[in-house]
Amino acid sequence: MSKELAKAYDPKGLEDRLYEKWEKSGYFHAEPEEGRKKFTVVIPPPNVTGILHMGHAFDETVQDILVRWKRMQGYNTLWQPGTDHASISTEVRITNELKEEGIDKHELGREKFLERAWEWKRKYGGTIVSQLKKLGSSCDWERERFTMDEGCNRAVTEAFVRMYEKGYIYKGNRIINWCPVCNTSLSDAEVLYEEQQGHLWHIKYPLINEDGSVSSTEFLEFATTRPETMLGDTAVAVNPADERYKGLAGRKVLLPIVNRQIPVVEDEYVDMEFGTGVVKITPAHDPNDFEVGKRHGLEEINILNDDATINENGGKYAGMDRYECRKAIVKELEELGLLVGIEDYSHNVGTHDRCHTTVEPLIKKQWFVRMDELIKPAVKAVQEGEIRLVPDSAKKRYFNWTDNIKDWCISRQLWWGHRIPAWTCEDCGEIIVSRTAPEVCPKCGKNHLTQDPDVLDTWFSSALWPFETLGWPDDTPDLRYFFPTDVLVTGWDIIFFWVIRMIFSSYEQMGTYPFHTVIFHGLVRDSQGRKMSKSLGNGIDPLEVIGQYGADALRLTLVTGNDMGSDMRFYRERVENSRNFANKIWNASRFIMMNRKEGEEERFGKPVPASLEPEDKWILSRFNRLVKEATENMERYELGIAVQKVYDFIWEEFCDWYIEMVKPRLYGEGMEASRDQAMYCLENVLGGAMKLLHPYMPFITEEIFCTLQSGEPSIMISSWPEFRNDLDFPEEERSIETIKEAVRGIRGVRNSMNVAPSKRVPIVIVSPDPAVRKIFADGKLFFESLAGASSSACQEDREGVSDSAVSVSIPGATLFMPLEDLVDIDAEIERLTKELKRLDGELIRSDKMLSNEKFLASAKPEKVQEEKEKKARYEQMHSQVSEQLDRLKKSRQ
RNA sequence: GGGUUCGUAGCUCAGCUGGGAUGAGCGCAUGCUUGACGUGCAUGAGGUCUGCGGUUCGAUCCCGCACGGACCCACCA
Repeated sequence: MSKELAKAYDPKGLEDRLYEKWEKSGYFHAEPEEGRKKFTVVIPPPNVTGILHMGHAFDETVQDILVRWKRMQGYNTLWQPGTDHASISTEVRITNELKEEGIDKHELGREKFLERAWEWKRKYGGTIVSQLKKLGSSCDWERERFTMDEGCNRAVTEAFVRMYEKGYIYKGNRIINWCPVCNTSLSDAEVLYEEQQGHLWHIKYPLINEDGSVSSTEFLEFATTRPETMLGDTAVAVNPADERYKGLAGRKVLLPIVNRQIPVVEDEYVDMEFGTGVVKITPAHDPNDFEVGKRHGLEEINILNDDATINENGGKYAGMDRYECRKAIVKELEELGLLVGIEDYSHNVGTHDRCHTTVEPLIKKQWFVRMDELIKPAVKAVQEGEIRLVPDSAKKRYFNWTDNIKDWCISRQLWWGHRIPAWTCEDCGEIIVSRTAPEVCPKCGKNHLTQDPDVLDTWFSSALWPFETLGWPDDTPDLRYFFPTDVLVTGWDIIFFWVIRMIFSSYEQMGTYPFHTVIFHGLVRDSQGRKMSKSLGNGIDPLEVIGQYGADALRLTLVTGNDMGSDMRFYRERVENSRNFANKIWNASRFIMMNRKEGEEERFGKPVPASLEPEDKWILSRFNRLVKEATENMERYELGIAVQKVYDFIWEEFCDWYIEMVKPRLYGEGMEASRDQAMYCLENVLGGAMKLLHPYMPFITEEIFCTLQSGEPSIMISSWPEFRNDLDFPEEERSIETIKEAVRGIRGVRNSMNVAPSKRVPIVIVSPDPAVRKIFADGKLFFESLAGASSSACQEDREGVSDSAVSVSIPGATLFMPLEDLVDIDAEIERLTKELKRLDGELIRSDKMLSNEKFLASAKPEKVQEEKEKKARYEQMHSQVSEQLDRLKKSRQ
């Protein structure tokens, strides 16, 4: 590797080269090592059909930061990667592809369809993986898994059979959500409620008289948003407490069109306040009505085919589409004089989260997981803190779900997925659940067995992910060593789909929880705070960003300044800023390398030189503090705060101050020892800072680190810096801060006085405090190199300083610049007057606090002491400024 | 309907458990061919911390109400 670094940082080429190096070196790979502490993370498996979007990029970045950090801390770190078969979305994609070729899925048949799907998976399944690599993800690719690979299939079957045997899985006739386009049932979590403009049709059914004739005067009026469901009505309900309808229970109404007589029932479910207080009951097509129907023993009449057309129970409407039928029914009711009115109405309609088709609730025989028992340990785990949710507010969402848990519908009428390991005996109807295909029916002994055609909900296999990927159901060394995993990183959106289901599945199958911490991060939004979505077209392609600015810049942008849990806005300017930072550290490194002499020994990691200048101690101490703070933040998973601190340190303290302070020592003649000390600090602080930054910006830090220290194989496997007591120099930290303040003060004066930058000005520093004078005497050089001083003198009083000299007061000292061309004394007076006013304000505030007895009594002693010191400093500055002001005023006269 | 969360500089956001907002980045203004970097350096302007009450010696921070956003859960015909 050349020590010649390019003038501007260019990630192109470099990132791919380094990634290849890491992969080849096997640094991503982990094997069980008894006695060594481990750190395990499983990736939320992205869909095989997927392409990387910003949400993934954020998710993977957070995980990679944790993983790289822990790896550097010496943990045997495994980041388990893989992809998810994504039952519905893959199946939809393949079906559409076939459609374009004019092939119908059902004509093609199950076998051929699956062949096609696997072919598709082979062809495109690798896309997302290669994109993850572009990001720099340090996954153990040798262990890559797929939710439908051999091992996962076995795991799914095993889990299903065990849960069936324990009675947690059952097959039942229940009302479910049906997507007529995808032709499958859906779990409640897959239903998305969308507000839609619709109508409320007010309809009346005539009552049946005592003698069985249809009343022409008595009607029950109600409203509905789905008139077509009347075909399946089997009752009309009123609230038992409703005075208006007293005595109607037991009577019947005529269901028009179908001419069926249906009873009036009383049920608490009916809200008397809403509309007329009458509800039509369609048990087969509404979850609430289903419950009412159960309570009153009502008939369930299914009126829909799977494609949402009306079935034979719809009589003359059979075969008609649901919405066409709606129109026709309304029209007929109108003709019958039973339509009372139509009202515009906006309401929430359940849609399929994948295809946004309006779902139809209908009754089907499906497989369910009984949740009442399974959920208990999952609740307990979070309640008792065995699983920690970050941020804390996630708990409420979690319990909100667990408290209202309903049984989980796990069967899907699809082909792509894990086929349910259940067989039905055609002869005796026995259902057999088995790990392997049974030969004969254990009940009747015949062999007419057919396997359930359905597959399992994708999340059934994802729920096993933390242990199935490590070898379960076998008892493998990997499983024993790496499980339970440590941290799970994911977005809010799949807390119910995935996180909770992993927790109870793991507890059920493994007897333990799958991880101890879950980090929920927010959504990546666009510059206006909108969700990035395909339909809005506001999505930013992470790969395009990587191509333009580099993966490091993208990663930094995603985590900086934004803490986990809240949403973030993503836009180009922010990435540019990150890119600029990459360029900054690149150039700082370039500067340091350029200043190394031919054949000079590399200094990183060498013992600290015995003698050091104050600024050396300052930067070492500041870095040391940074190590402590950044690590503490990371331990609290405050990744954004941690990296912000590293960023500020590198850019401001290291580049803008330390490097500038040290330049004269690098060029100066006859100061080899001093130069060497400076070079030591430059190389070590740079190298250390690269380590702290490495989890966030893996590529550039690797390149710099390996150039800085040619013997190091990789920063990836170097050790994470630790706080060192011998590098704590609080005194030097304070003195350099004082110097910085003085330099800033002088620069400010020069600027406001319009002193040409090329003009060198003599500076007199006046301080009554010998300790302060010593600081300035030691830092003499800085006034010349950083503040444009032609010379600087340090003295106890203002002896010999011109009355009209410009002054600036800082805590402990006043600096004078005898600018002979200070013509505008009035302006200077004005400036000082303003300053004096500010100090007055400070003193008033300070006095108020220090004379406040309750403050003195209740505040911490350090706070009080601090306040006293502040007051003293302000008093001193105040007297200095007012003194100078007097002189100026006098000199003007 | 129930719940969560946010409202700080022109913009996007920090502000760690109540004690001076020397807040950050971008943008803006002024100056800078200083031997790493103009993807840079220096200096500066800009905030009644959404409003109103309350608790407190003291509130951007705690409580209540209002206004304005974001989100989650449930779903009523």
